[in-house]
Amino acid sequence: MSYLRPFYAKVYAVVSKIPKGKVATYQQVARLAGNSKAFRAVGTAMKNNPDMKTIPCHRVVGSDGRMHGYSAGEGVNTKITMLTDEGVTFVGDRVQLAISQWKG
DNA sequence: CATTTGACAGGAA
DNA sequence: CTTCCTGCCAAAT
Repeated sequence: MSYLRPFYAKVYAVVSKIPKGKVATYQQVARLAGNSKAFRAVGTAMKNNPDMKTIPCHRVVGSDGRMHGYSAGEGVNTKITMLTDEGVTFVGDRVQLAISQWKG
């Protein structure tokens, strides 16, 4: 583990705690990380993702259950596939947050 | 210290 | 429903 920035470290910690079959929004992760308004930095942290083995960034989606990008595989395509395989309820390109959102 | 960037969110047209 | 603009934050340069 390399040296992580204060906020990033918290973000990675939170994301790594997201259970399988559930998803969290960038806003929620930001809130659990200590700053509900830092969802921007959260996205940046995901892109930086130092250890995608321990950081399920695919379980982090947008506020409307939609996703914006993914640094691995075929991008969003892989992201949706992985979530679906984990049991997350999808409707089109959108995740049913009402059912699959993680409760911190 | 100033500027730029980005996997966002919310609102307006 | 789609598209554009604004506000916000942390990190990098």
